[in-house]
This record gives sequence, structure tokens and C-alpha cells, in this order.
Amino acid sequence: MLQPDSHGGMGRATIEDVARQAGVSVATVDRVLNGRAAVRPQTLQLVEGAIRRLNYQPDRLAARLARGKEYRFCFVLPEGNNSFMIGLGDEVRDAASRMTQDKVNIDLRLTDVFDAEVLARTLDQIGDIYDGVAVVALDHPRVKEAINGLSERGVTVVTLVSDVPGSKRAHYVGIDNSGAGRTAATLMGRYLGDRRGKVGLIAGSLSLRDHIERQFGFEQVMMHEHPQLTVLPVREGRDDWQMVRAVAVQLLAEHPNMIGLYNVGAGTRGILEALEKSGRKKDVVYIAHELTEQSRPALVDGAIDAIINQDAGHEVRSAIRVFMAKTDKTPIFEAMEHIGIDIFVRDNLP
Amino acid sequence: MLQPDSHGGMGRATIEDVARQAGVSVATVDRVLNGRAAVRPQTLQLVEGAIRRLNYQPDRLAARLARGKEYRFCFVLPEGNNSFMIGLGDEVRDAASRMTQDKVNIDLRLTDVFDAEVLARTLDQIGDIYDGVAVVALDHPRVKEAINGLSERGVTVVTLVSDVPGSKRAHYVGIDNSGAGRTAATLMGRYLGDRRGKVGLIAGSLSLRDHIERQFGFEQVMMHEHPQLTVLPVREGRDDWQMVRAVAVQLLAEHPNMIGLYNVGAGTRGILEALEKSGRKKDVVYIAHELTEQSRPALVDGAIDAIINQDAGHEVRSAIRVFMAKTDKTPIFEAMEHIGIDIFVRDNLP
DNA sequence: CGTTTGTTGACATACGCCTATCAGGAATTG
DNA sequence: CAATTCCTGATAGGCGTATGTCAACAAACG
Repeated sequence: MLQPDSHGGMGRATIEDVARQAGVSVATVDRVLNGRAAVRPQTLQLVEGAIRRLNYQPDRLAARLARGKEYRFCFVLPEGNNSFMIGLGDEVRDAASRMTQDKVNIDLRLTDVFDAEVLARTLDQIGDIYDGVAVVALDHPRVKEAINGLSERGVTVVTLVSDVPGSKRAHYVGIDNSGAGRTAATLMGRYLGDRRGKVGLIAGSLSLRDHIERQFGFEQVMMHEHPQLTVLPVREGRDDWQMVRAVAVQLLAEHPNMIGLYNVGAGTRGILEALEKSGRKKDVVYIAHELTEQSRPALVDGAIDAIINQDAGHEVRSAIRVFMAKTDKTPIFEAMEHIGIDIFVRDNLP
Repeated sequence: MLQPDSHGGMGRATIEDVARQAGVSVATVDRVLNGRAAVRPQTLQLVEGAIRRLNYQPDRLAARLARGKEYRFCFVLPEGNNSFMIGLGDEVRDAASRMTQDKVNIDLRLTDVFDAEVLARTLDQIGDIYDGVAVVALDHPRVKEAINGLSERGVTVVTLVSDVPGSKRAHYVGIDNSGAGRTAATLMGRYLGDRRGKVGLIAGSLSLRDHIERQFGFEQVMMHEHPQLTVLPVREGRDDWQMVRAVAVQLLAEHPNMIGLYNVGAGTRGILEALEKSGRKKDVVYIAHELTEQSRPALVDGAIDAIINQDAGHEVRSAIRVFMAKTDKTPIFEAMEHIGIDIFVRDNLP
């Protein structure tokens, strides 16, 4: 028995038990609990004492039932054909349909994330009909301002996948991107062993914070831990596979001794095509991000050597839990909301 | 808007809406929903039609409130000082205290898992006071029989960490252990690159199914993918660090050209001491299981090269969700209950 | 035709909490 | 001391469902 009843009766303590213990009325206990009206400090002590003694925790289910409140959350995601983002959208829809039974309504809006102005305006216009807004955000002053505006109007804002530090967002749901970059570097270094040569680096955009951080972490570890390898200057592929392919083709052509490639962003398809065409598929250690329908088979057949992943489903559910906790003013369970940096090789795929 | 109201009114449909739609009484709808009494096929059709048309889903919160049911679950874990199992126990206690507010009571029992008879008797005696029992089980006929007995008495049984296939357990909560072994082999092979030599293999006990499966997966991949490496015959360490140390010391002494070591079970501390003493810490690629207070610092300082992990907290919470789903007869969300094979290097630690 | 059986409706109570209202007492003010 | 403000108690009604009781009615039976 882990949780003995510390009050007299059977089962859990109710608000009435607390009232009885404290020698006050239920109404007063309610006033204390929900800050409904002024309560004399003296009686406040009484009530708080009783709550502690009985280890009273309001029944969340009954509370939500009584409140009859519908939760409204919104996810603002990038439009476009980036597979990871499409998958993220699917997870949002999935969670949405699964959570209607819990009185939560979730809207999904797609917008151009590369354009700070468009994104910021979207956030500005979102209004206060939502209790929470999750956004894959560009780290830009205009966007930060929009996030702060929402927060100040009482909306819980959560940054998703890419953070906007310094903003008033309530929470960041996503991986430690600098750690992800370091992880990629460690794998790259270990996989290449004693081999000497160059390592290519491709990012989506240098204005996306997550990509910058990954690049930073990667270069840091490569420099300190694997000096036998030279990291080439980063190239931008704008998360578009055709552009990424062009960049990869060029890299391969310019550097015959490039033996490693780390793609910080999306567009894996372009790299795979470039590697295939160059005939150096097996010679180049290629590390990519995000497990998608494109990358998965490539990992299995060895074209990709490792994938660094973040679990989109977990992220969406975590964001929702954070929203609910914030609107209910209940604490969030940090350990459960940590988003891990997943490493996938061909053998531990889900 | 992802979920438009398909019925007329605002908000979600209630049981009364269904009754009205079907032209029957609430009582009849309830009879259909909860199989409380016989209902004429004709009216059954009416009700089911209305339910579908309104997309009615009973409010789980209200239902649980009304039923007033307390859930009782039990976790049967191995006793002893295996850090992973201790951590698992902590997670159970943690979840237990966090879930009292949801009317779930969780008991924790420790037993000797290496002894099938003791474990089986524990399960036999557990009685029907529980709605669900999670057990880290030995794969043994006597244990299988005990599990089946519980299941037949209406208790939801979940195997945790190590499965008992062929038993009537409702669910297995744990990783794919053969995949874990393959993953270890792939990392071992990639880390060692072109180096030739021997790879040691230490297991806890060859009667623990998870260990056998890991060993199997490991040897399979090593043989096919990395023929330049020779896997030494497996040694048993019984998950006890002192015994494991003795085994590791012996392995190191007998095989000067052992360049890799995979520890399938617990007792990492023993291996670290043996490696340290031999002075070959940096030469031997060591892959271990489970991130614990012992293994974590060793991973950071490079004594361990990679850790294959299963998230104990996730497993406990998953088992609880499975229990609740089974006792409420609601479907379980597979994707959420999948336990992944985590790979940790020094850079992606949580 | 009376009686049994099967099916349904109407209602009441409960679950634990929220929200609101009203009255009465205590404490404060003028 | 009267008038006001502050604090508290009592109570009612509701959230959506579960569960049980009782009466009403029909069909099927002997």
C-alpha cells in the first residue's frame, strides 16, 4: 500500500471532508481553492491545514465536468511539402480526433514560416479564442513580439520544434538542437574512425534557430574530438529537396575526398539522389534528421548511416498536456515532457 | 475546424441527444451502451443509428465519476540491487503518487525473479483484488501457467521488460530485445570499423528471455554484417556486478585481442572496474544496457561507448494506460504505447 | 381470457466539484 | 450607536453518466 488514507473514511478525501476537518463550510473551502472571494488569513490557515492533513487533491475529472469548459488549442505549422512537417500535421490531426472526447478542440493552421512577417501576422490575428497556441517559430524579433503579445493576452504559447528564447512562451516542446548536432558529430566521428577527409554540412536556412544550433553543436564536437576531419562551410538548401540536391551534387563534385555528410534540415531525397548519381553512396557516411517515409527505406538499405529524430507524436501530445496543465493551473511533469534526441540505425526502427 | 458538430446543437452530443434522436428513452440508450438488459433488435438499430449520426462518444470523465470506481493495479518487480530495476521501482512509486488523483491505486511487490517457483506462487497468491498486474517475468512454464491463471480470473496481465510469449498476457510493455541486440551489434561494428579481433559477450542469465533475445540479435548481425569480428561464447554474470567483474577480468586476460564488449544485462559497474584495471579502457569498445546512475558518468567520460536503453518511466506509464484501457474496455493507442530502443551516446543524454 | 414474459419509459439518486445567491454575523467605519 | 463593509454558512442547481426501481404496455403463452 503506497497511499494510505490519512483521513478517517474510505477512498479519497472530498471537499466536504476538508470542510469538516477545518470546521468551515464547503463554500469557504471553495473560496480558498478557487480564489473566489476574500478569506480571512486565519481561516485560510485552517483550510490549508486541513488540505495538507488529508492530502486532498481535487478530483480533476469532477472539476472538469463541473466547469463544463471546452479547451481550444491551435497549432501553427509550416506549409510546404517537408515530410517531417507533414507528419507533424498528421499527428496533430490524429491527436485532435482522439481528444474530442476530452472536450478539447484543436485547430491546425499552415503558414509560411520562412517569412517572419507573415508568421507574425498570423499569430497577431489568432485572437483570444484559443487557450493555447503552439507554433513552429522563426527566431525573429517580429515573431517574438507576436508571441509576447499572445502571452500577455493570456494565451499559453508553446514553441514547437524550434524555440524562440527570450520570448514569453510558456514552454518549449522540442529537442536540444545543439545536442542533436553534437550527437551527429559523435556518430560521424566514430563511424569514420581513423579515416581522414572532409565532411559536408547542409542546412535548411541559417535563419532557423534549430538549424543554427545543430550546426554549432556539430562543428564544436568535430573540431574538438575529431580533428582529423575537416568540416566544410555550411551550405543552405532551404529544406527543399531539389535545391538540396543541387547543393549536394556540387559538394560532391568539388570535394572528391568528402567522406561524410550531415544534413541538418530536410530535403534528404535530394541528397540521396546526389549520392546515388555520384556512385559514392557507400563511401560517404551520411547522417540525416527525422525519420520519414523517404528516409526510412534509405536507412534500411544503408544509404543513410544514422538518423537523428524527434518523435513528432510525442511532441504534439506533450504540447497538449502542457496546454491543459497551464489552463488548469496544475503543475507539469517535466520528466514526461522531455523530448529526447532519438538515434536510429537500421536495427532499432519503430 | 477539424471536428464539426454533426448534430444540431452546440458542443458535444450527450446521451439525452441520442435518446431524442432515436426516439427512445435515456434508459434504453443506456441499456444498449452498457448491455444492461435485453433490447429489441429493432430499437437497437434505432439507437445505434442515432449514435452514429451524432458521433456520440460517452464522456469518459462523467462516466468515471459516475461509476466511482477505484482502479487497483500491482507491479511485481525483481528484488535485489540491480540499478535498472531499482529505477523502475522508483518510477512505479512516482506514477502511483501522481495518479491517486485519478482514482488509481498501485501496489508494488518485490520478488525473486530468478526463481520461477517463487515468482509463480507470488502471482498465484495475488488474488483478484487487482484489475491489472504487471510483471517482470521469467519465461518458464510454471510462470506462464500463473499468468494464464490470473488472466482467466479476469485480471489484465501485462509483461514488463521481458515477455512471456504464448501466455495469455494482454500486452507486452518493453522493447524488442532482439532488435536491441542487433542495434548493439551494428554500433559495435561501425565503431570498430576495419579493426579485426574478438568481441566479448556477457549476459545476466540464459534463462531470462530478454537476454537470450539480445544475444541472438547481436550474434546474428555480427555474423552477417561484421565477419571480421569474432564473437566469443557468451558468459553468464547473473546481473551481479561482482560476478560480472570476475567474468570480465577473465575475458580480458584470456583474450588480449578482444576489442569489443557487449554486456547484455546488468552489472556494468563490474565491467568498468575490470576495464579500468586492465588498462584497456580506451581500446575496448564497450556497449552496455540501461542508463543508470552508474552507467551515465561512464558514458560521459568515454568508458562506455554507447548505451542501449529503455525508458523505465515510459514503460510504467504505458502499462498503466494499458490497464486502464482494458478495464474500461476502450481501445489502446498503439503508437503511444510503443517502447523504443533508445541509443545514448555522450551527447544526447536526457 | 388470464397470466407470464419481454421490452420500454419515467424518475430518482449518486458521483465530486463549480457557481451563484442570500442571509446572517462579525468587524470596521463614521 | 448606527451604518457600512467584510467574511462566512447554507443551500440549490448543474455538469454527463451510471444504476436501480417501478409501472406500463405489448406479445406470447397456457
